[in-house]
Amino acid sequence: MTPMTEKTPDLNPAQADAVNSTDGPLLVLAGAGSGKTKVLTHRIAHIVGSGKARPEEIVAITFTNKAAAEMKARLGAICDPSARNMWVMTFHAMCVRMLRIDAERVGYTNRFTIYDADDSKRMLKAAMAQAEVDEKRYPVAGVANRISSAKNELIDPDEFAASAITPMDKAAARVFPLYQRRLKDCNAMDFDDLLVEAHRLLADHPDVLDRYQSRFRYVLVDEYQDTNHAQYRIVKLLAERHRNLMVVGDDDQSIYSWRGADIRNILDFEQDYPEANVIRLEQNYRSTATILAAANAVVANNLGRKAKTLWTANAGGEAVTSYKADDERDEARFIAREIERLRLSEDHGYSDFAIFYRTNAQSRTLEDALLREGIPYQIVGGTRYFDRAEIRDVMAYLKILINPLDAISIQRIINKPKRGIGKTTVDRIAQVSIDDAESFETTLRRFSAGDFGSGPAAKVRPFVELIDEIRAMNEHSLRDQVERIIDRTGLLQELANEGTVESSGRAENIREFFGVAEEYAATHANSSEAGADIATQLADFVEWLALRSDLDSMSGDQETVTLMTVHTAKGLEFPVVFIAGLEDTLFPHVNSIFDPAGLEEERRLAYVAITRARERLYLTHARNRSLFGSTRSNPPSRFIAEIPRECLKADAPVRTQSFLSGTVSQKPVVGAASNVEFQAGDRVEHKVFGIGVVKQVSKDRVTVDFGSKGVKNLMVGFAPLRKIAS
DNA sequence: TGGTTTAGAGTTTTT
DNA sequence: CTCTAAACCA
Repeated sequence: MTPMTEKTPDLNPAQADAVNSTDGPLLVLAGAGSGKTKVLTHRIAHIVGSGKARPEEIVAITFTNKAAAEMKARLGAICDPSARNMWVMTFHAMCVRMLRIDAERVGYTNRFTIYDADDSKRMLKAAMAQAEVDEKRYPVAGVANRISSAKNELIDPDEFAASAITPMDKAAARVFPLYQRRLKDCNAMDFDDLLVEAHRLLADHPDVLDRYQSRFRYVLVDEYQDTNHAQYRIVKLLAERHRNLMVVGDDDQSIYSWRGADIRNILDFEQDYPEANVIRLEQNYRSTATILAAANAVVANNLGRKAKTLWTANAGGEAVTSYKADDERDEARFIAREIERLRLSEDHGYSDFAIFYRTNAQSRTLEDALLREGIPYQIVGGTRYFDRAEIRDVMAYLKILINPLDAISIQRIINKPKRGIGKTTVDRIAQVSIDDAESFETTLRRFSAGDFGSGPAAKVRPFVELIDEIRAMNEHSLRDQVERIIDRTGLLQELANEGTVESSGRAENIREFFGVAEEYAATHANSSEAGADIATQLADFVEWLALRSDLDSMSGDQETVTLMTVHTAKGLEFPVVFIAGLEDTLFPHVNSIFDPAGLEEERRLAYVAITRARERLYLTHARNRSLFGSTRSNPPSRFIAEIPRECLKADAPVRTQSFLSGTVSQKPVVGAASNVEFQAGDRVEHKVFGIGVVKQVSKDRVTVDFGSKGVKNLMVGFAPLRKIAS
């Protein structure tokens, strides 16, 4: 097409084809490990390099920040024209970007707040109370799900009410409009609203749509199998003019249907765009032939998938190892020992290993075993740093500065630190603000002025003064601004007065947050214009925080084993992978086991997990597993049986050893001695966490503060812990 | 108002 | 079992 297209030496024919097919709709079915990011980036470089479009005429949409960051990094490496004006970002970030520009068009101001799941839940509870929907009969989570699904399908409250049949749906239908009204009154959007409102902006405002349609000559979407209806419609609108839409995905890796992802978006792409070109990337560069054969064999049991056969030129490699453990402790111990064995015998670093599990509840046992073996690890996902109460408090303070209508955040911190403002007062203010149709802060100020008695006024006034003071602050750097605000709130002082291990840990987290602000300012200096006022920087920072996940903080450079759920693992790869808990009722999970579609999704999940492995794969299951107190015996996962026999080998249980340490672990012989061995104030050294100070000693555990490595609760006698001074 | 106790829930959660 | 959140009492 263009003379420069052949400057793509290390692309296979299918990849090159995808890179060069720039005109018209294109569906790339990219199997696991087939180099789709490479194709995406080279294609963009080709479009820019051949002069078909300027960087600002391209938008590349991903699902995760990590994927967006990787794409940006790799773009930077292959094409020089810096992708500064190119939009390479997640769906949500793109929507926010559009909404910040034209928020008024959909009835918000551009200072709108993004509510995360926790904020939304609080708001929903209030709306449910107002609608007199009983939380006992209709759990908040259930109502939240209905409303979320409706939004993902672009169903508005009226339409939802019209089609509500079940009592649950009818209850949700009563709450939905109230919830939405409250969000708007707060100038706030939940995650789903970002998509809904961005879609509304494009669909209802032809001039806005025209602006983007003419600008974006090329639209690229990664992980297309995960798009929900709202995302599908947004993409459709954006790409309608030029029809240069490339979507990349793998129907076999669709594992988010429960979040609204609609697999039909990828399956029906050819119907939507009859002129579409379809290219299959079927050569896998990641895994050994054995691992790939196992993955193929498992997913082949699914019906209704796009026909494709992943193959590899890689060597056969080791057989997949399966291990039948006695129980989950034995399983964890096996994994820990195997990691140590391979690390020493095959020259692997800790970061070469990953352990996947179906449910977060499984991580604890695995952690214990790793800790005992002295193996450094990091858990990705689960409770995230930014989800911690103290960090959310800090963020709530920042949010109310940006958006004074944000009632959820102001209620969160109205009594943090304690000011003697209890539930009764808060409820009264909230009620008046609803009744008088004014913002919470406005009502709060009337309370402060004494309109509702002098008692509440005295309690509330210092808080109002605090808000005014911190709103007026204007430091030179973002970090200083945040630090000064938080210092004035007295949060840290309160924690210091508490003087417990927990409180000092929380204070440490808050101080770490100042570092986050500093780091943000340093790495985003250009995004919010050098010299942008501090308020703008703060708003950008808060937005960035709202759209980040735990995955983003996963440090690839650390020498640690990685633990995560299979869902979180999508898109990643590791030389050695352990999949734990491969038992029927756990993986596949009970809740999906009797539903054919659910079971197929579990199978895709297994496929995703297996295809993360490059060299070695271990599948483990336990004969007996204690979960939530009771022990159950689960049969091995049906997915193991779906793997061809020749790909598998069983590892014999290390019975004597496991029995021995099992005994020891149940009777903490050293526990009694531990009180003598360690006491609060001792300086200790841990094989993994380094130097720390003992904070608390109980019968068999010690709580040690490792500073930046965190506060850990360790088993005395098992943890590689050594006293260095008292 | 605020600390304590008890009751309930526990699949997955890219943003 | 274990963590969180609502109910409860001082």
